[in-house]
Amino acid sequence: MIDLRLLRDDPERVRGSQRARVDDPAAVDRLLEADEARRSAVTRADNLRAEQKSASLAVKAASKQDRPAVLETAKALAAQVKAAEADSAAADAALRAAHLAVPNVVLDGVPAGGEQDFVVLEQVGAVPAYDFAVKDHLDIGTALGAIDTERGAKVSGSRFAFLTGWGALLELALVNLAMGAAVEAGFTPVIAPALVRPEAMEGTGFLGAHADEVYKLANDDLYLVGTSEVPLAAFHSGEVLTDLPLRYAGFSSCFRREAGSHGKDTRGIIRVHQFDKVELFSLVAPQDAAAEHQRLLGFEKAFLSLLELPFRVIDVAAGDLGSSAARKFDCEAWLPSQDRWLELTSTSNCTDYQARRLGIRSRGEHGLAPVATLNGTACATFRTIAVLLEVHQRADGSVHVPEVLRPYLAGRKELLPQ
RNA sequence: GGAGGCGUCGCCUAGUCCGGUCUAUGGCGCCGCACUGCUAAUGCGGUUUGGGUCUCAAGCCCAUCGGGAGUUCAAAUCUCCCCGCCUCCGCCA
Repeated sequence: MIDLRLLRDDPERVRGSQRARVDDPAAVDRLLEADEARRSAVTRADNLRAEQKSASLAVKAASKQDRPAVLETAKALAAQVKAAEADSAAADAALRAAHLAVPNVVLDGVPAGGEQDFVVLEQVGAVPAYDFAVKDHLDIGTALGAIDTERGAKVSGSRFAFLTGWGALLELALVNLAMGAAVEAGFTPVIAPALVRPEAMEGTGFLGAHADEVYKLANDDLYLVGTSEVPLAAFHSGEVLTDLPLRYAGFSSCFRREAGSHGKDTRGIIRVHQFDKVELFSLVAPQDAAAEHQRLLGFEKAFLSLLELPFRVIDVAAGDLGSSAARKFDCEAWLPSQDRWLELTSTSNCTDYQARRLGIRSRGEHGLAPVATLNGTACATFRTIAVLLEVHQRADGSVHVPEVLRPYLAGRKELLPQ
């Protein structure tokens, strides 16, 4: 949720953000109106309640003869208060709806426009050239006995896969490497629940536009998380934090329905319903958010470099940000089989938007105020495995193992087809 | 899954049976001031959070006793639902 004070003081800034997002600026004016309406409703109800309180005390003080008349007055006021409170509650609900409809205000420098309007900030490593016909990760992985999508489909359905043999070890290797690097960088390791209550899902904004993406366990009123950003963000919900910054590296399985992506990335393990991920999550003072964002991006770049993967960094356009993010950088690695860049990591600066919704505050100069939250991918396993296999493939079907992963893979320098 | 107990403004705690005097008691901690070579001790005052009003501040008003709903002129207190914690039993990696 955006800061209503900012909205009142500078609505044009919020409208500008909406235009940059190719979103409706009128949502801003609807929010202004709802804010106004709520305040007048609240004031009215408050005043009536004050009157009723004194009327109620008068009942107690009244003499026997006066009592019936005074009681009548008090009863009449009570009815009015009840009506005014209902109005106030309705205005409150309307405000909340209008409030949720306005996404975070984008930061200066974020490219305006939609998905195609990103700006490439840098490229690290050259696009690899192969003097043989490259295979895609599924062919390579199947030959290595590392990926089994056929049985994944048999057992669980499409977009599920078994990782077997080196594939399974590779997943654990990546998780361990990512966790180790995160700890070294000052993040506290966390194993997070993958099932969360509606409040956690709601509070992190995943039940809005992305509600279709989320698995729900109707019998238990729980949701399967699509990222450990959800439990990590909700971890401190409703708390007043004293020791900022707080940095976490959360591991969990991630579940995504992939509704609306039919026909997209159907082959292999680039887009699956279930994968594992190590996610970075920082809570910092608002003024430190931009620097922390660079820190998260720096981690991601360093990690991809450790894996010896060529990648580029893009500044995601406003319209492709998602409601909580004020700025987002994606690292896209080269996917040889498709001759294109593929998002491997993504880091978002949510400023105080998410924290306001979750009630995560700290004591600042002007009293309690929401902190800034940021998240970033340390390593999403399946997709990273896909890219690793493709980029590091050789003509003979073997796959080069980056040095940092070898300690986790029995020292192997390469993986050989079975 | 069964039975019972508990949840009060940072922490501990009084109040809940029997509704109004609760504008929530006291202690600890913390902040300010006074006294004092310094510290400590002592004394006095302050110390939940959110909202409204207000140019700002002060002030004033409203809400807030785990959450929600209800009864009532009036709810920390009575009723119902939910959440969490603890104890015992059962089951279990």
